[in-house]
Amino acid sequence: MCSVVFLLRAFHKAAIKELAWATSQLSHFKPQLKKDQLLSPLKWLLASLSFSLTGYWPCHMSLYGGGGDPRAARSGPLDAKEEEKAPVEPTAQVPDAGGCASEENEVLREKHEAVDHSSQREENEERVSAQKENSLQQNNEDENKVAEKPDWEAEKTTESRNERHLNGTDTSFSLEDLFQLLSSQPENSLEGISLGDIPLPGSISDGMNSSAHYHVNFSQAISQDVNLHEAILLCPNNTFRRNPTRTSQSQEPFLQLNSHTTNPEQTLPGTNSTGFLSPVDNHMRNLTSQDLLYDLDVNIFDEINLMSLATEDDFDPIDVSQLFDEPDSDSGLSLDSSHNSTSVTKSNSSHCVCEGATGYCTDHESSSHHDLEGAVGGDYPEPSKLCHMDHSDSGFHGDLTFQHIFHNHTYHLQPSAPESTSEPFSWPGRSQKIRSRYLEDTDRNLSRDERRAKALHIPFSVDEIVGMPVDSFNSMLSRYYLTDLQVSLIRDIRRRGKNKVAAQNCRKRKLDIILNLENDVCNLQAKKETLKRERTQCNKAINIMKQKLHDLYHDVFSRLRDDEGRPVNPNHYALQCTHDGSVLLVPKELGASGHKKETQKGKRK
DNA sequence: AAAAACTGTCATGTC
DNA sequence: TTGACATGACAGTTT
Repeated sequence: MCSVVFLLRAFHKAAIKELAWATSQLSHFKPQLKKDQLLSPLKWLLASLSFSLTGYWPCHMSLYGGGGDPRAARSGPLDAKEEEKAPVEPTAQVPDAGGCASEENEVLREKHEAVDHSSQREENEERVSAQKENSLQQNNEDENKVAEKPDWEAEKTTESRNERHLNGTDTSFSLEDLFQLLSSQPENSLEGISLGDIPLPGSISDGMNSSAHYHVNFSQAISQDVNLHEAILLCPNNTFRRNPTRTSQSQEPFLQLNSHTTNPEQTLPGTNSTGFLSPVDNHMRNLTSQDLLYDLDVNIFDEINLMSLATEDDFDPIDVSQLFDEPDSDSGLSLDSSHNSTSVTKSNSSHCVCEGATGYCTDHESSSHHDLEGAVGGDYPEPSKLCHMDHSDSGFHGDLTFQHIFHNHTYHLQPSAPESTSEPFSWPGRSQKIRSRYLEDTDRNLSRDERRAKALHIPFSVDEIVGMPVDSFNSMLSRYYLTDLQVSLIRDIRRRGKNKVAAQNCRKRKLDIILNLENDVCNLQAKKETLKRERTQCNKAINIMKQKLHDLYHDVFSRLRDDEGRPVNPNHYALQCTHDGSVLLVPKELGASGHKKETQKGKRK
């Protein structure tokens, strides 16, 4: 995420500078070109900036609709031709968007580095340019700097420029004109931003005010256009996130973006995008592609597995028998872990064949994929169908994600490929290693029931089976054609899943009870200590009272006199309180025998 | 390597 | 009768 933010910031800065340079540069060389010819790509750049500014990508066709640039038209979400070809099923379009996700990840990382270089280079240029007094000198300076660039960058620059000249896409007018144009066309307005909203760097605003020309390689702007586009397509990380609240609307940006982002080569006709890169970069591209492919969220691959199961019809009883060979299973099913990898491998197999690790999904490919999706299907309803029935928030919403990733590795469909082929999905080159690593990981992460369900091609996820209400569960069982084995396994899965949750709750409760009891013990111990302290204090108070009473007793007796005026001996007499509050002097013998000998020596206290 | 903790599963009982 | 749930017991896994 940080890298994405960094990328966007860097590109934001670089793109604005390049935009300014491009307009100024083109105004020097091609003043006769129409503004519309530059409008679309520049709009795109600004829209790209808007993403970095506003935090979301305003992926609307209107961004591309107003320009006359054939490149922009090609960059549109879907060509009219392609739209006709492509099935209209909404979910079927989505894979194109996410399908190139891993490649876009790769490009994103690559772009990140490229932008780093670009931004650093631009900063250097800016520093040098500030010392120049006129734009001509600045222009010469930039030309010199281009010559000083690494070979691959210079090559990229010259190639792009040649490309522009050949295609007649060079346009020219001032940046102010551009902004006026953009703001004067509401139908092409950039969603969510206005020119005033764009925090243009000081260099740009200065450039606008002073009409100073900045010289930036516009070809880089175009190439970054492509790459950033891909990067931005990647930006909705929720592609790889299991978002229960995701709706078809949230997928819409992918639909709109996919076609013009899937193939960057199309953005520059006749140009191989990889040709811009040095062998080192190509190598890096390969590395990042594979690494990122492997780094894809395991959960997504789990969904892939489930979805592939739901769409597969090449049921292999051997796999099932191997998988369900475990002795502890109900329903007579068992699972031999030693066969997991093979089973999963076959379960993950698709009906598509990869053709080289190009990493880009063209529109043609996406349409092929649509055909594929229409071709597959067995006795079980499509997962997407399930998704729209009862379990919109269950695991099946991941079918979109599944199709993304699935399509990511699906390049060309070979309709003639036999569906019963054990390995219809071939992983190109080093991807074999990645696939095996992925399969190991996913297989390791799958629970036993998930593997069983996969082996029996049960078109429901374990979570669904366990979590749905009993009514939905029963209706689900009756609605789909399921064998006895499948029904039995589903019921076992549900029973085990329920019991698992119950056991977890039970243990949690037990733990809570233990914790509560421990807490009670602590509280009681504290209370005991408090009571001990209170008892000690009470004893002390009692002793004090006793002492006071004793002193008072002797004080009273010291003042008492008998009939003859002699002091009363406290050993022979005792003081006794009556109910009315009077105090009597009672001889101890009488007091002990219960007889009261009243004297008139009473004294009130 | 042993022990404790954790986890999944089964059997059984209750509601 | 059926399903959900709770819980003791056991076994396998992890720490």
